[in-house]
Amino acid sequence: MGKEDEETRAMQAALSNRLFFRLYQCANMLHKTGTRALDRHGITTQQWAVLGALTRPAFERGVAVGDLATFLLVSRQNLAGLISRLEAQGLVEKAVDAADNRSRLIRLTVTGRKLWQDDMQVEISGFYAGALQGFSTDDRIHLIHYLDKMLKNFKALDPEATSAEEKQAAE
Amino acid sequence: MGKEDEETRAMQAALSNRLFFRLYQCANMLHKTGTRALDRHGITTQQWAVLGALTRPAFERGVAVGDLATFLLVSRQNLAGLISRLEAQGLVEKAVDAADNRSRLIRLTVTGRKLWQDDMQVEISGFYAGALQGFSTDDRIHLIHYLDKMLKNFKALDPEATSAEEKQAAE
DNA sequence: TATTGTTATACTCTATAACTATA
DNA sequence: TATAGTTATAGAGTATAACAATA
Repeated sequence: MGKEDEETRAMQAALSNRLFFRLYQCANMLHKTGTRALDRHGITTQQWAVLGALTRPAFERGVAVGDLATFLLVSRQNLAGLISRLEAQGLVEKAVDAADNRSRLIRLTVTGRKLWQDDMQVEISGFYAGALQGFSTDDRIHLIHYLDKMLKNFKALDPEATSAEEKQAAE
Repeated sequence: MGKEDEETRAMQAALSNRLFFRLYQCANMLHKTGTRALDRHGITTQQWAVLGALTRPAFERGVAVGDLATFLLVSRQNLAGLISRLEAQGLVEKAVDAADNRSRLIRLTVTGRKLWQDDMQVEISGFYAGALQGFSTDDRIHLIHYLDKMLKNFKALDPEATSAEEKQAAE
């Protein structure tokens, strides 16, 4: 192989290194500043994600623990812990699925919905505005596109992360 | 205010929500698949970041704990824990700074450098290649640019995260 | 037997505060 | 007094394995 190939490879490696280090730093800061922004509501960033997922139209009438775990990219076991903490705060509730007695459907309580829609939105939109300062609508769309693309790659590296429907679609 | 303004604002909010949810998911997957990739070396993703930082030319001859914490966007206290775990594994070492007896300079041991350069690179470059499949060089540069920009915004939200030099430069 | 969800355990990481030792 | 670093503590999150109930 030529000298130029080696140089290109080394440059690509340095670039990847830098990219993932930036991603690591963003993850740290998302956790850090997000935690601070949500602190007065006693909510963590993981709990923010759970609450946000439960406001999705598709999940509004209740979503099974396993499906929610797949959607959030968290394991079922760890989601059980997250849910019980939110349940203790009266923000979510569980109900047995009539169609399958093994399954539990999770959904927001009235308190949980109010917290998300009314109380938390001040901090959340303030946080979004601060973190995305200087980003045009096109910038946001492009960034989402990149993250989406990386996410698909990540899922390919972790077979368990793919839902049954996605697996079927991929065949 | 007009109806269109409201619609635009609602769209922007939905877009931001989606963006940060994707970022949250990527952070989860970076931790999950990264942990798995580094597992056979007994290294976590946080420890990966520490080791990687210590290979930087500027830090090669030793970096103070506080400066390393600022660079990694981790608190001094938590970095102390990370360092002691790496020290216990014989991967990093501490030395008193001759110029200031309060300061401790951290650097890689020979074992640590070997682990990073020789042993871990197989898993790391494999992980990079997998997670960035389909990303052109331009894509990578653009994504880094976006993450950099967001990082600066995050730092503005968290004054403690800015180093003394950066503060001075901003004046 | 396979699947849904839970519990148990051990460890890492984080946030906060209080502390030691230098400057 | 201020700074560099450490220690202490409590809590959240994670990985892994084992378990109960149901299909």
